[in-house]
Amino acid sequence: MALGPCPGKLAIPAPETTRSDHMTTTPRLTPLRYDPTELDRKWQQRWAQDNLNHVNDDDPRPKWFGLTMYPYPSGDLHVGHWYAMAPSDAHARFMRMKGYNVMHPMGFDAFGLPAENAAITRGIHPHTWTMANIERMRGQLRSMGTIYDREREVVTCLPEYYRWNQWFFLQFYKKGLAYRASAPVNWCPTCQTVLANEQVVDGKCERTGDVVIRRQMNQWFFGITKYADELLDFSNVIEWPDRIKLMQTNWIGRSEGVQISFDISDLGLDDKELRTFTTRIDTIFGVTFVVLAPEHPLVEQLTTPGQHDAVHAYIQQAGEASEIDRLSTEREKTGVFTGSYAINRLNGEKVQIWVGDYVLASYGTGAVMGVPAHDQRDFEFAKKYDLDIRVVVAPPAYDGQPFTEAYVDKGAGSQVNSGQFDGLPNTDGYKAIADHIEAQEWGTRTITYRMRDWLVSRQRYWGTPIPIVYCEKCGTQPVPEDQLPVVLPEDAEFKPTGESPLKYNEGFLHTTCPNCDGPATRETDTMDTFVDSSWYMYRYASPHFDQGPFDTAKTAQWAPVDQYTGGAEHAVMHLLYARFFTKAIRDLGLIDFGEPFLRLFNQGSVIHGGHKMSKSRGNVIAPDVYVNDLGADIVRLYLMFMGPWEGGGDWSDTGINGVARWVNRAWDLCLASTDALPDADAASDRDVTRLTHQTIRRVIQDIERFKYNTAVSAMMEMTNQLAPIHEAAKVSKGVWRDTVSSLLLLLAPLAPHITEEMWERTGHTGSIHAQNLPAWDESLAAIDEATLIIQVNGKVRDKITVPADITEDQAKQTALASDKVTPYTQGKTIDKIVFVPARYLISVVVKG
RNA sequence: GCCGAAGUGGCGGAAUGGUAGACGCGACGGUCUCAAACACCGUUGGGGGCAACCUCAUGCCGGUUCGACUCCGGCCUUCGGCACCA
Repeated sequence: MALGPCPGKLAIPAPETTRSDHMTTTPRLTPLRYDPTELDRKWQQRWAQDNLNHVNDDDPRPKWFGLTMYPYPSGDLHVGHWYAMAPSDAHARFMRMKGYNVMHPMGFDAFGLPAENAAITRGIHPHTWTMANIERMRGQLRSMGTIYDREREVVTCLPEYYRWNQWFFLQFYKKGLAYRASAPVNWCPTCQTVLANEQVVDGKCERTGDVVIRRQMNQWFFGITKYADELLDFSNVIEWPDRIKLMQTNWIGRSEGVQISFDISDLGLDDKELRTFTTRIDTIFGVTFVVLAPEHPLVEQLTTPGQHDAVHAYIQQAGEASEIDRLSTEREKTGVFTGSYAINRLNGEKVQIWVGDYVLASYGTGAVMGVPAHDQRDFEFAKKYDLDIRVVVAPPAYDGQPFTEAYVDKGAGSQVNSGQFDGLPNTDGYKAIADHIEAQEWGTRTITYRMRDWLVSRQRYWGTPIPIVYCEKCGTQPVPEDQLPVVLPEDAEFKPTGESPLKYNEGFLHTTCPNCDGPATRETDTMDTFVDSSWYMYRYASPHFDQGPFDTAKTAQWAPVDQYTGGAEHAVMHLLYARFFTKAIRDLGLIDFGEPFLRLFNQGSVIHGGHKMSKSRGNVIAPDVYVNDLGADIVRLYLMFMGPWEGGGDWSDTGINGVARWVNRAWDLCLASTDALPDADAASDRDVTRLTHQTIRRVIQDIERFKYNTAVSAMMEMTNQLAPIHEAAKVSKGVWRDTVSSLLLLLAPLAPHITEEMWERTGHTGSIHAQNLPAWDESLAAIDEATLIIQVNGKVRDKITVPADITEDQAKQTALASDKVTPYTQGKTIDKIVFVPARYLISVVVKG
């Protein structure tokens, strides 16, 4: 899972034209009061020495498992990674200071396409390339000052990890949850190889420019649709964004309908009927044709000799269109007649069987009944090919005229031209027709999902080998568990076509059958990397366990994940696969819960120069130069201050200076001498205390909601107000010490290094990160004066300072007495007066 | 195309249906300096007014409400995903 932009494309040089105004040279950065490099180094070393970030399983405090999506080791940690990791690190630190035993680990999603591309273009072995990248990124992760416990790192391309992918595969296989079936792949005829979607540009091979065709291959699937209904149920998560739940719900796409068969027995084929799925069985009498997907298994047999050439040409053409294009409602609906007919059993009519690419083989039965009067796609299709359009659901007050578009409303119309069902209201018609069909055994009510089973086969090298052996005698044989892992061979020849070296690795390919000991060949496909990321969270509890995928006792102690954060681009696939895996693992008896992530938060992405950062655009910001000059804390703080984490933010070289200036001011203020301050009873003590408690409240509430930007603002406002008070010595020593301590504690999760330094310099012992957050006291945070806002007909007319405990009557009297208000009320009738106590707002409504 | 989001000053953004523009950047004016940098002080949405203040303004068009950036309906634009990038 790449966090942020890590394009896996073969290196494409950045077009010169896009390197424009936003490509600044070395930015001018604010000089700091301290040496950030030295300070970062000092504390990172100290924390390592003291093992401050070691996570202890036996810690008596309540556990908190905070997880950030692990990155793909693309080579360098860039600002996009920091944007994902720094705020989540701050949250984990925040939870630790709230009294939890926090596990906030990090690992690497180390299998994937870019490593193979590096092998092809640069001749580096994927393993070498990946491990070197991981080593470099480990150092960069340390430079952020994160609390990752390095003993808990997970690296998915190591056999100690991926053998458990294989183990899961075998368990799924035993349960029938892993199975082999035919599915299309992108095929480049020139390269003679399978292409990833990413390698297909405008329907052409990225490398050769040849038109990519879809080709059927036998591939492995996981039966995620068996869990479709449970995946629609979000009642066991605590806090997930509604939009993610909605996207997953729509992705799963449950629809209730009827599977209805058309009679093709007079054609003399093995299949006597043609099955279709419809959600509108009430329109069955309006069927004037049937359309099959070009990939439908019966197309070949149904095509008459006279139509053979036309159908074949059409299928070839359809093989070049992408699924997104085929589903477009704007695209012209095309098709070709097979020459055969099917019988609609409800009225005995013969209807033409067509092939059309707006029907997908992967949805429903791969065949649809064409009801042009009541489905817009069918309507367009019928218009184009001059097929009958028969109204069977009359809209209310229907005048009998031909439709100019399909009438698709459900429920309002009534059945016509529908035999014995004529005159029934549409909804009753649906029930009656469905009952009739079930009674006649022509079809059944059924549920179809848009979601398909998970295709896990990849025709690639750099992935987990699928633990299956093919024996001529015994057929498909799972590799016995005691022979795991099936190790990815290191000797591999990478051809410039991108073809998987596994197919030609004799030592890997040839093996013996685990059943009969005869000669056999291994499956050479590897697994989708989403398999790795579907259960990695459970591995962190026991990352080096070798008796199973994880130590079930440890996982029971830590899992499920309390807070998961990562990019919204994973809203559906990764998160759905991980939910499926969790339920499947639960059914294997390894865990006793069904949801992997109790709370979910998706951050936005960092924009620079108006675009998401990407290597190909040439607008990537390397954090290293900023870290060197300003230190990790200021980069962390700026990323959090830039904008709401959820919405992403716009990187600005000057903007980071604003945070640097504030850190300078805060540094001066917190370390300023207190000699000139009175010992007690200073004029502003109450104000300072109130400000402190208000700020504690704001910051804690903001961080709980991941609103780091306003949390930082609140602390900026606090120092802005404190500076003149300290300058004028209007605060006493004790109150000042408390306020500085509170500020440092609040800032510590966000800026761990400088707060640790200031904590030490202000005379505290022990790490600031081992402290608890300050608590606020509502009575100390309370105001004693408020501004009463007075509106007349919704427009603000006056603002008056009043005591905080003003009553409603007093507020109303004050409002009506205001000489800014009377001109608007004079000679008019006061309709009503609204008082909003929480807002100190009076709204006077006048008439006339 | 489908699914999901987002549009507020010159810029990043703030605002449980209740003072629109907090906080910060930039810009302008000033202090300090031989000069600059740093720092500090002040101004900074548009229009009108000497001023008090008035008025317009949260992508566009409508609606609900005493009151709408916020809720509802319809558009426009941008972004994320669409099953083999991760």
